[in-house]
Amino acid sequence: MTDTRERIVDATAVLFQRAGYTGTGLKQIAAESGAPMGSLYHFFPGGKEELAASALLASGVGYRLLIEAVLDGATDYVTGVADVFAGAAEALRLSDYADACPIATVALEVASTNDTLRLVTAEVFEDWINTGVHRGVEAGLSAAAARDFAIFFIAALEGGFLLCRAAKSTDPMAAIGRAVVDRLRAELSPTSPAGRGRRR
Amino acid sequence: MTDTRERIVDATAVLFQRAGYTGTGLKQIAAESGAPMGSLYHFFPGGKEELAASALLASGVGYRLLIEAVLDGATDYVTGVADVFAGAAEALRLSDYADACPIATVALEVASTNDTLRLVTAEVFEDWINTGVHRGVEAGLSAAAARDFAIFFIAALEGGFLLCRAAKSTDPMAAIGRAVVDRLRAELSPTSPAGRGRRR
DNA sequence: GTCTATAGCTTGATAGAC
DNA sequence: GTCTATCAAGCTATAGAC
Repeated sequence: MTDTRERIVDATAVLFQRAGYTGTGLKQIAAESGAPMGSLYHFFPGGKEELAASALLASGVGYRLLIEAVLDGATDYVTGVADVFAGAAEALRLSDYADACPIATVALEVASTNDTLRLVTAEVFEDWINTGVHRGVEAGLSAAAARDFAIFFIAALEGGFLLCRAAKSTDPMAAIGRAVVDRLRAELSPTSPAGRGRRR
Repeated sequence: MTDTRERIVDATAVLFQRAGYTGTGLKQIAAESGAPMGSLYHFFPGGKEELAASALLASGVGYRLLIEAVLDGATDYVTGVADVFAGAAEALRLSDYADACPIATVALEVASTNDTLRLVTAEVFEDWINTGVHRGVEAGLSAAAARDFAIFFIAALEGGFLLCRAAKSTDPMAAIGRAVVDRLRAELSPTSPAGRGRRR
């Protein structure tokens, strides 16, 4: 039997991914996790907000580990990034377009309404970006280029999730993935780094 | 005095942008628009869902016109796209990171919970993409390349809104904008179109 | 068409037995 | 720590006077 607290957090993360923060009720979380209402407030005295913070952080780390596993399974960074987009598209397709970014919906919901949770989502994104910086530098990019690419990579993936879920199609993710992979390849190519010769 | 129905739709669009679909109450919409509850159901017998559909479509068209105005104000497509990212960053900063995409939050909320509204958001995105295709072809891209770029452009902008709102910083939008502009410039350059020599 | 009042339900949160 | 019962407040939706 798994830990009750963990079951609550996991159920919260799953429900947030599908229905968002305001769209998910505590009773729903209690039912999904098999825990009574009392246990929710026992483990999270701060109520829904505290529980949400824990769920966001947990799924943020979980998703990073998932992405890192994909990158680790590839021969190089360029191939790994391509695999991430292909894997994201496949996960969408297999889940009827439910399995996407675990925190994006909540991040947009709370951005202008709950500063505590906004900061939590910012922390998760910063963790992902830092991971990307490390990977990029390892692959041969400068620290600045690696950070810019990581931000661009994450943003493109998030935008892809949005368009794919709305359209219930993986086509957008394919087009977006190609653009991101092309840029990384160009940045890593010693002869013609992207961004050289910017005019503005 | 403006039209009551229009005031209701506008208020809905504004509130949805900040608090999302489930996070916005009909009473709040009534208060913000200055219309009584009865008027909401007079103009939108289908209730919240019908009102939401109208608000999403209206703000979708409104935002497209805003973007097109920026593009029309630029000397060429590359400059126009750069201006869109710069303008998005400025709008975020001036609104304390509230003025972003008018439909993204709702799109993610309803993607797995309300198929009627999901289709409406898909329709808005498709309208935006088609506009981008027209612009891209006009600038010299093939229809296929123009569509891929439009999808990529929109996704990157949406991802930028997400990261900027979470971090309350415009830095992500700057890095993302550079990547998108670089790709468009490469695609339009006759000597080395991006995507040439794909390996996967 | 406008507006008020309220029904019926669900929400987040709490009290208290065990 | 677990579980049930319940509160006050919020929601969507509706009824009915004007």
